[in-house]
This record gives sequence, structure tokens and C-alpha cells, in this order.
Amino acid sequence: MATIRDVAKLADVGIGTVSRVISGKGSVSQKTRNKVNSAMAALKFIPNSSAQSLSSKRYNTIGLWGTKSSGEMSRATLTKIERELQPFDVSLITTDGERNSTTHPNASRLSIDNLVNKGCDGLIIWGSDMPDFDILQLEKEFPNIVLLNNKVDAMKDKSFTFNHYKAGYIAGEYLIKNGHKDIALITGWFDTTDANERHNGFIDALKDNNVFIHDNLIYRGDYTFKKGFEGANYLLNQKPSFTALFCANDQSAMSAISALSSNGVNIPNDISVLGYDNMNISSYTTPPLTTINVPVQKMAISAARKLINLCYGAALEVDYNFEVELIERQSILNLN
Amino acid sequence: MATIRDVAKLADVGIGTVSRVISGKGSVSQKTRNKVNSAMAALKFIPNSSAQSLSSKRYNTIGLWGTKSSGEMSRATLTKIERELQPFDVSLITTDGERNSTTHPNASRLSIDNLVNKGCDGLIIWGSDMPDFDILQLEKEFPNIVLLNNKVDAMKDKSFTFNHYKAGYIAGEYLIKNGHKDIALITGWFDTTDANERHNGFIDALKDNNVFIHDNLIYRGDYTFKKGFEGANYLLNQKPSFTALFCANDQSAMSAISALSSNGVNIPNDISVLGYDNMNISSYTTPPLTTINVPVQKMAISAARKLINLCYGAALEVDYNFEVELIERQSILNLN
DNA sequence: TTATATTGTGGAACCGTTTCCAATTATAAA
DNA sequence: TTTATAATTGGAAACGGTTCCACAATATAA
Repeated sequence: MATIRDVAKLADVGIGTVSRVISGKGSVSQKTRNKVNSAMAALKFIPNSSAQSLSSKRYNTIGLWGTKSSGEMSRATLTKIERELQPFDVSLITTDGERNSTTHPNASRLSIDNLVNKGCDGLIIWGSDMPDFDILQLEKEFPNIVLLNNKVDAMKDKSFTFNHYKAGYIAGEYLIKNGHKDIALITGWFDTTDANERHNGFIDALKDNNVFIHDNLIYRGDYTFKKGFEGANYLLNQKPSFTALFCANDQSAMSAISALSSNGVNIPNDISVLGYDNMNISSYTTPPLTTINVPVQKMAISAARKLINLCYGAALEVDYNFEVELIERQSILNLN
Repeated sequence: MATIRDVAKLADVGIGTVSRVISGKGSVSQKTRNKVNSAMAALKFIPNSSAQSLSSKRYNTIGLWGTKSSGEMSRATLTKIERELQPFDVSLITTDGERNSTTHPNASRLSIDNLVNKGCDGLIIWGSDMPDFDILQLEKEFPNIVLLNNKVDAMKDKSFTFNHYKAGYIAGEYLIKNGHKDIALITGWFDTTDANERHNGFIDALKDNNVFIHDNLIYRGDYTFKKGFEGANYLLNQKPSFTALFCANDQSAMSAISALSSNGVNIPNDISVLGYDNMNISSYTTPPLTTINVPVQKMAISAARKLINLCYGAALEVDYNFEVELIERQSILNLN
């Protein structure tokens, strides 16, 4: 491997000059620049990234921290983020924050430290699995962080999320609008603010229309296929009966549909099902799922951009308003 | 940030000794080790990873290269790989190989070089999007590579794949066994050897039982939901009619089911559908999808292990035999 | 022409490790 | 006790860049 000194020797210039050509910073005459460039080409010179990082303290890497429970962190979303970073020659390191989470009290902080020590210029914290307090503490020590699908009030400009309450409200309202009054629920985890807000929004929408959910018709799920399936089977055996089922995410909606169908329930004629997430699969359930579109990818892109601005002093445009939208497909029957 | 010299000073030892304590290599007396350890703790010392890499030429990072078309590179699979790397304190950098693939002839090589120059000890090449010739060339220059879901004959010990022909054969055989003779097909891309072998296996199984697929009943798909949906609609209007449909992956099977159902076709009573992949969603289609389980995650784990052995001289056990298995669920009707 | 600013250039010092070798100390054998 | 051997230890040199400062070359103004 050729080093900067080899290049300098061949081009008959000083190492400082070579460095200036590489980085594009500082002034170098066109003539010298040409000499250096051809020397680099001749030697197939590639700067050593560790040496660069060591001396410049810039790592050209950003970290993504998240846990499985943080919802749909799909490959597609990751790719979106990578695409934002690519023009800056920055790569993405992902970490599964879940490890040790049971064995160690502040495992999240440990895995984050690991990531930072590895050499990250910045960090995307995905989801709300980390307590606000810890996030604020982290930000003090390491300010280049950005929150994706989470919000901390003191960090408004670094939070990329949407109005979960409103999303829940829209969902509730839609069922009401379609004449449903007997409604069942398969929830997700309630360990995050988001989940609670969404739930409250949904309940409030019903309340505002004098509709109340019977306790028997609320099933505690966890966003998995499994719980969706079990939940639907459970609810089917409950009294009172219901005409519509709202699931906390598309995965549980999908498996709920599967469970209901295999019990001879016709969707939407017997029971309507409303999902939440708008996964790309949702158009292809049987029947296609009506659901709430959540702007994950848009948020991811803006979060990545904000982080680039923070880390590398760029001035990319960043969006903070992400609208939720109900996607009408065929899993809801209009009772009116 | 404390450096190794600060630690050495506080512990009143030489820097070499501190380094030996950190790495665990070379001998250090217990007494000295204790002194150093407490000094490190007191200073909250964390070794600088760039400096380590620069001087040791070990990066503690491995790269994953793949393209979207490489099938199901799910987040779950990535996590499996990360879990293998974690005990060695190695992290994973992913790259979307797809970029520029249209604009530049050897984009794949470029994106790989990028990854390597970034500082990777080894590379997982996912899928068969890279020509064998290029892979062999790459291996010459950079031997720490491993192929996942692909096979190059000259690199048997670095190839982690399964018998695609057999998988296709099993699929065909199963339909025959269930009495199906009028069979339709939604294919995937044929740009990889794998896809061709699978297809041939399927066709051969039928041929061996004197069943032949009518040309009209072969639809060229591309593994996407979209093509599965369109394909099913297309096939429905073709002559002759068919009793079973084999889809090249679960995604297309799923959307085919959706298309068929919305045309009033009952699955499996009117038409049986066989998938391929066994995505975790497949248990929750309506009806649950009979499909071929592909041992992606097992392969990923072994590939990761082999790479660790190559890069870090470990001796992890590595498996090369991955069995394909048919998962019976409820999308196939037995005509016998 | 000279004084002054501007641009271009070389290279020492530094970033924080690992690695090696020589020196020291401890241990075992004679 | 002496000698041979093994275990420990310190620190210079190296890894390959960036940065900064002093100086040279050139351009501009007077």
C-alpha cells in the first residue's frame, strides 16, 4: 500500500501538499495538483482511513442504535438512510441495542458507548426504548445525536417523529365515520410514550362520539404476528361481539385477519379490521388492509440529514412535519 | 479523553505494559495488572479505535455487500450476523451494492472497494449479483471473503448455499404427490444461477412424473409483491386452467393469493398455492401458506463464523450442509 | 522600483495505539 | 551461592495521515 509519503516523493512535492490535494482544503496550484493526482493514480494510492480518523478525529461513520421492539426498522428504511449518507462518503454501523438488556440494568447505555467508542461522528437513536433522562444525559456528553420516531421536548430540533395522538384519533374517527360502535382492540406494548399517545388518541376519538370499548374487547398484544393471531382468537370468544377491530400495527392486523378467516369470519363483511403502519405487505393481505400510513422513511431521511448537518457542518434541508394518513383499502365495511 | 500514556503515568508503569493489559497478550504480573486496571477505571480510559487499527491493521469490522435483488436480506438475518460478531467485538457495516449499478459498468467492484478501504477485516458477499470471475479476482486481492447464498466452485470452503435444484425438485414433487397436474408458475428473475437451478429442479420433478407446464401458464415475475399480483391476474385469464400455482418466493405467493381471493377464487379449494422462502409472514397469510423453508439464517451464521475464522484466526465450527424443507400449511389441496 | 498582501509549499510535530528489543527481575537448577 | 532460564517491564519506533507554522513565490498596490 502506497502512503502519502510515497506519493509526495514520486510527485516531488511535500507531504503537506499531497494532503491538501486529497482533502481539497488549502490552496494548491493547478500544476502541482496535476502532478500529485497523477502520482496518486500511478501508485493506486488510497488514503488509510484509520490514519485519517486518528489525526482528524473524523470517522465518516454514523451509528444507528435501536431495538427490535422499535417497530418496523426495515431494510428499506436502512437503505434510505445509507443513501443519504453516501454522498458524504459516510457509512452506517448498526447495533442491536437489545443485547444484554435483561442481564444488565443500563445495557442501552453500554451498547451506545460501544458504538461511540468504535468511532462514530454521530448517532441515530431509533425508537423510544431509551428513557428521556438517559438521552439527555447522553446528549450532554455526545451532542451529535438525533432521535428517530421519538421525541424529547428539550431536543425539539433533534427529534423526528409525528403526532401519534392524532394518528390514533384518525383511526378512531374513521371507524366511527363508517358506523362502527362495537369495537375491539389488539394493542401493542405500552412501554413507550408513542404507544400510549396513539392509544389515547384512539380512545378519545371514540369518546368524543360517545362510543366506549368494553373491557373484554381489549387484548394486550406486543406487535408480533403471534399475539395478533392469539388476540383475534381470544376476542372472537368474548362478549359482547364486535364489528370492527383496530390493531396496533399491521403485523398483528395481518395475523388477526388470518385467525379470523380461518374461523370462518368474513372480512370485512362480518368484521372490519384496521391496521397501523402501512407496511408494503399490507396491500396484499386478503383482503387488502386499510391502515394508517406512518412516514417512517421520510422521518429517517430527515433525521439522517439533520445528523449530517450536525456532524459535518452541512446545511441540508430538514423537515419536521410528518403527516399521518389513512389508506383506504378493503378491510373496512361501511355500516351506514 | 485519557490516553494510554495517562494510564501508564497514573499506574506508574510503561506504556507497553498498559497495552499488554488491554490486549491480554504478553505477560503481565497480577500485581501490575491490578494497578493498570484501576488506573484505567479511574481515568475512564477507552482505547482509541483508530489508533488501534492504524497500528495493528485490525479493524474489528466486517462488511456486508449485497443488493436488493438478493432476496430476503431481512433485518432479522442481519441481527443474526451481528450476534455472531458481537463476542469478538466486531461490528458490521452494510452497503447497498445497487448504487450506480446502471451508470457504471463495474459498480459492484467500486462499492466493494469502498467498503474495504473504509477498513474491513473481511467481507460477506450476499447473493449472486457479482459474476464469478469478479469474485475470484477480488479474492486474489482480498482473501477474507465469504459467499452467502451463492457458490463458486473454486471457493467451496467459502461458499454458503444450499441445493437450489433440490429445493425446486421438492416443490415440484410435492405438487405431484398431491395430485396436481395442471400447474402454473410465477417465476422470479433468472439472472442468477440459483434461480435457474431452482426452476430446473421444479420442471424436472414434473417431467419425471410426465407432467408438463403449458407455456401460457408461466409468468415471468421478479420476486416482488407487484408481479405476484399481476401474475395471478394474468394467469387466471389463460387457457388451460390450472389447479396449482408455484411462486418463486413467498412475497409473490402472498400477493398472488390476494389477487386470486379478490377474484373469488378459494384457496386451496379452487387453486392451491405453493410459496418459497418461508418468511415469517407466511404462517399468517389467508390461508397460511405452504412453502419451502430456506435456511438463510443458518447459512448467514455459518458464513459469519467462517469469516471470523479467516479474519481473526478463530476456530469456530462451521456448517456447510443446509437442508431445505417443505413446510405444510393450508394453501395446498390434496386432489387424491 | 519597492512595499505589501496573497497564494503556494515543505516538513516537523502530533494523533494514540502496537510491537519489538533490550534490560531487569524472579525462579529453578546445580 | 552461582548460573541458567523464564517471566516481566519500559520505551523507542512505527503505523499513515492532518495541521500548523515558517518561508518562498507570485500578484497587487503605491
